Amino acid sequence: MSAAGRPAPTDRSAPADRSARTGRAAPVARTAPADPAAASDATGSSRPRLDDLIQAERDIVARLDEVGIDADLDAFSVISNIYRAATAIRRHMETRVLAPEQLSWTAFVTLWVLWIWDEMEARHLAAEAGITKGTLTGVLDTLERRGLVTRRRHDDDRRLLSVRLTDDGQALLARIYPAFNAEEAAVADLVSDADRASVVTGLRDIVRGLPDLDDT
Amino acid sequence: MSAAGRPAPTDRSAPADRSARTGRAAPVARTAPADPAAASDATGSSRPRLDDLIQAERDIVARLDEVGIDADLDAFSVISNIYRAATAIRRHMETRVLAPEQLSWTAFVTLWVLWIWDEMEARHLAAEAGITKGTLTGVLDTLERRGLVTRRRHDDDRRLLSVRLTDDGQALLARIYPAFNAEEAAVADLVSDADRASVVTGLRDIVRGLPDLDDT
DNA sequence: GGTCGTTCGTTCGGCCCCGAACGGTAGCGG
DNA sequence: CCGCTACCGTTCGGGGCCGAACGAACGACC
Repeated sequence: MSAAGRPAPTDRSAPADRSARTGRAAPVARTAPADPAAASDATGSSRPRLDDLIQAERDIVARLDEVGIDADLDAFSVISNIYRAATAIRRHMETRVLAPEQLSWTAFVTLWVLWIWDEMEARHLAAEAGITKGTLTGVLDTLERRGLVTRRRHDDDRRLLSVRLTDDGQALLARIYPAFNAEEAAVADLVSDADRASVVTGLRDIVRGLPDLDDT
Repeated sequence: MSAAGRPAPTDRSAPADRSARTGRAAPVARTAPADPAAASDATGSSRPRLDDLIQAERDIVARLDEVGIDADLDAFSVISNIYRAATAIRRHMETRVLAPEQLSWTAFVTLWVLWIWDEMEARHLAAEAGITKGTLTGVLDTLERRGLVTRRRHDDDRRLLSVRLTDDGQALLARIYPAFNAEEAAVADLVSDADRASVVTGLRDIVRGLPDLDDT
């Protein structure tokens, strides 16, 4: 990673003191988010240790406290960790399993849903894949161009569109899904046995409850 | 939602029988994913009940079993619920809190990080916001154009770029963050007290462990 | 003082993503 | 049979998103 000609130290950064800006003295010493030495990219600071993650969350509250805002740390932890985990997983899957096949996460999910349910009307497919119909149109364009799916208009109701995998698409899924699922297992194994059930039910509660929260 | 001139029933769909295709008889009765009557959009089938979510996951295994694939259901549940929850939360926040201000999730996160840490160099900002530097360039273009952040080149090292909020940006965050955090709390409340701690530690374990899993 | 290897942020091409607007289709009620 | 209304998938504009390639800046070493 770093070897010969020597980098260019660069990290004389570290968020310095902002007290002048906020007009308040900083009551607690906060650790800078920094990240000396090479972050591969976007992973949110390379190789975080557990302490770092927790410390970072504490820093947030300290900072918010400075500005006189009483934020709900637990809530923040829940939401931020869900989102971080999700993007980390997506990226992991994309680079490890999907990239060799030139597939994006969404393209894969779409193919996978079709693989499971064999044939589907567009709006259901969009819902199952978790994207809007507008997005699905573009995704299908890509997949169709690559010969992985086919579109077919219904004869009795010409508004409807049925989508299904081609043989190539079917073969592709049969080839990569085992690897995908194995990788899923590896990720899930990062969670302790004690926590796993709670993680699943907790997240399910959110998925189930959010629509109701949407229109309040 | 449905009223006068009457819709157009449409749902004579339901994934029918695929046994012809797979060449295997369907051993278990599976519930169709369907979703009769109006899905608002993309939410992954409108208003799912808990039983539906669990049943759907079981259906997956049943289907995989048909094709002779022994998938890890627990792993699937973990990964899929993380991702579903994350996108649901993102969408919820975007429509409820961010849309009125014309902000995307990423734009908000970027501003928020700057709000917490006051001034930051671009690569750190990208890492904290969980995006690549390439993406950050575009996001900063948008935010700068709207007068919410400023770019400033370092004098001593002209490769580096410091980003900070403008007064407008600061005011914006102070205005919307309380609402954002309140909404976070509402979402977090969907998780039972018994599960909440496990959810957080479980997800943290994933975030922490994934980078190591990346290069195996 | 000129390489050389590294790092910085930007640019590029391709894809995903959404909401809104749009034609086309379908059923109903008058 | 003709509006009306609702639904279908597509199109459009604007943004986010990534990896790869790029030029500029920099430090180290000969």
